Amino acid sequence: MNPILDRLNDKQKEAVLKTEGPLLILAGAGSGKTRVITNRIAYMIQEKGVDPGQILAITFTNKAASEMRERQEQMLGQALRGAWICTFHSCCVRILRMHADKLGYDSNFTIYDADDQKTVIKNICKKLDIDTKKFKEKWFLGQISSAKDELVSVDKFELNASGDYYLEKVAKVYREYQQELMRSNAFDFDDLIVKTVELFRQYPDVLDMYQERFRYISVDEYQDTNTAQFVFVSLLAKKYKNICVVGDDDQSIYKFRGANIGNILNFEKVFPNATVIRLEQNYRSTKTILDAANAVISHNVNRKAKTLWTDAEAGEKIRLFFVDNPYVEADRVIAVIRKYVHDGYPLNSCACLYRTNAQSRALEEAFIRANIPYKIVGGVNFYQRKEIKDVLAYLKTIDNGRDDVAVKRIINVPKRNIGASTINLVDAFAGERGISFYSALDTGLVEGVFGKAGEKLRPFRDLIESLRKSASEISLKELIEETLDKSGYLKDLQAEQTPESEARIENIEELINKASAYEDSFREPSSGAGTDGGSDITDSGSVEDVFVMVQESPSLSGFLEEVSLIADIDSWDGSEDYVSLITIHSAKGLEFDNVFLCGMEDGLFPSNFAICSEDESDLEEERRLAYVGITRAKKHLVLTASKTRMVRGETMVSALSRFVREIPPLILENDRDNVYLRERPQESSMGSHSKPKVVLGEKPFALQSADHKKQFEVKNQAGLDYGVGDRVSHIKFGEGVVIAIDEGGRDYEVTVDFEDFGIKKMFAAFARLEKL
DNA sequence: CCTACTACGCTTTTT
DNA sequence: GCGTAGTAGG
Repeated sequence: MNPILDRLNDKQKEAVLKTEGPLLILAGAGSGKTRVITNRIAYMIQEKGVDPGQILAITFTNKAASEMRERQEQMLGQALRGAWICTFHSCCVRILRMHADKLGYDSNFTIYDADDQKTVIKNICKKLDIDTKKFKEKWFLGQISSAKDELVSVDKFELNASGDYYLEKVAKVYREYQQELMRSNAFDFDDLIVKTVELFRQYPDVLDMYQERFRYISVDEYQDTNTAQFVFVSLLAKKYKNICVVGDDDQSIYKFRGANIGNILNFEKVFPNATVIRLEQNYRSTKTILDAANAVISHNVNRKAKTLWTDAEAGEKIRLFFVDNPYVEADRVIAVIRKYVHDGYPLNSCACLYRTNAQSRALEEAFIRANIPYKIVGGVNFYQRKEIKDVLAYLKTIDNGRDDVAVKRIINVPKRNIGASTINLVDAFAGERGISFYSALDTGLVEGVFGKAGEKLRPFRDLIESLRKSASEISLKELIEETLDKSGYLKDLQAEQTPESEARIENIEELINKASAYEDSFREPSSGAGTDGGSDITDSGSVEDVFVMVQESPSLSGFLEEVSLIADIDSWDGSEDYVSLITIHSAKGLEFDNVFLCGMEDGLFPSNFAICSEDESDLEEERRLAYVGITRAKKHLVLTASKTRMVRGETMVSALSRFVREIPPLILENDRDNVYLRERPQESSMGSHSKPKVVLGEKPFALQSADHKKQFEVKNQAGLDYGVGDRVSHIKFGEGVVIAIDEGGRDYEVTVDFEDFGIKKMFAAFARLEKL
């Protein structure tokens, strides 16, 4: 028997064997779709003799891409040479880098994030004399982004807008915005797709080249694609029609950013002879969990009817805690996690999922207090921190002097006495000559048009020029260090001497580490950060020369690109032992033995926005989100909700989420019947829970750190050097007496009576108790 | 040109 | 309830 086809069910096998022609796989949650895609590609290479260089596999996140590559290589027992396994965005960047000149860009273009975009819009509003109190920058950006999702060009937008006062205004801003981006040699996220489609449409020979190259295409999470992405894929697949898309309409949760469920229906229109295969057997969850998921999702009217089924056992009932406030809620979560650990589950089998990032705060404080290692995935992105953005702005300026946003960000950081008036002077000159801000600065200095202000600008120009010179001679790591040194940025931070400044320095060091890692990734092929593995060079002969130029050596542009395409979820590592705190959106594609769905309240989940919306489908999207959350769980599902919650400084009172009420009561277990929790009075809502900040006595320390896990790096001890009755000392709670030690599945649970904090229960491995 | 204070807006989700 | 952005005063 062929190992690739082994252990697949009939439907899965059918999908793997169908390598030619258009194929739509409707794969329910946990039905083994990743396995099908992976095995299908392996089968093509091993059994059908397809050249890996002809394969393009598109995923949604870098993490999914590197996972797929890893599995693939494991299965084939060798490096996967020449295949592109990447996200939509990184795929398009690679294509654009090679043909940027055709669109009027340089190949070292930069990518603007949301902040950069906002800055550009703000400047445009100033220029067009638009009152940003009446028209928000974010509103313009939203309009422009939706237009791009639907491939509506500036011209088309303007045409549609005629007669409508508001839309005409947007059209004007849209036009200016695109001009500004081009002047800055920058693309925004949406542009990466849109401009690639533009390239394909304007240059049929370029498109043809890629059609020839990518004869076998597959797309994961197909339900999340927007129109632009759909067109991009359709164009590529038009010639050979070997395209496989995998999706689940019930897991479509990105409508708000343009995902078009219609793409699933359109697929059969654009590719008329498409084979459709349904995967409905679930291999992930217990029957109880699956029943709950099916019950909830069945309330959606607008969906392709399908029912997941399983051979698995019923398993335990779903637990529900509906408590008074978020602190108690968090403590219930902690108590149940303790039980699971006691039963032998590792911490990384547990995940707390929530609707909004704001909810992570109360949970985080509880985890700190309980001394349980955790990690918040997402939230404030590492690359959005001030100091990181500053350093990156320096690098962008060095790499691409046309990036006006970057130049203006750091021209006066650290202070060089260059203020608004000086910047306006340079801006005016740039406008006059029609050149970028930095080249205006440079030529203006040469021609001496800035007068006295020039004396402040010159040192900045000289700094950038000297760094540019270094850039070609030294490593990336050294370049960052030299930038920090010569600009005086590091010196300023070091002089500050505050906890914040120290955290910033740490973050910058982390960035330097990442730069080193990036450079190292080129030494061993295919161990890169997951986007590509950089091994296109190897497949000579069958491939055009132009593909050879991709990613063969580390470059400043390459590093900046990788950094700007990183998502929060990419840093998640399932193998490390900590509890994950994560939004349901980010958790899509992950699975855990034990899942806690927190904040199950009407108004929060489903959000008020969805409840109040005229459009029924907004509520259905929330319900799909609930479905995604529930189906992350393999063994245990715990639902928690709080009667009260602070929202925007005000306490809101909420009812239990309607999604919980959609679960059959028979498979729900309410916490009132829960004996385990009642046995532990110190874990109840009394005492310490009402005022957690007082108990902490300090700002939660982990809030400041980039890597929360760091705080808990303690190995499992073989034995304990203290026993019942001994005096011990704890890093936060001070001194106390051990009153009990229980043996759990993987660890000892130690109960200590602290002098200042009372009785606490903790795990020996994490508590770092020292015998006195 | 820099600092300190105030006001406002935010909380739905992200490549 | 917090963080950012804009303004006024030095």
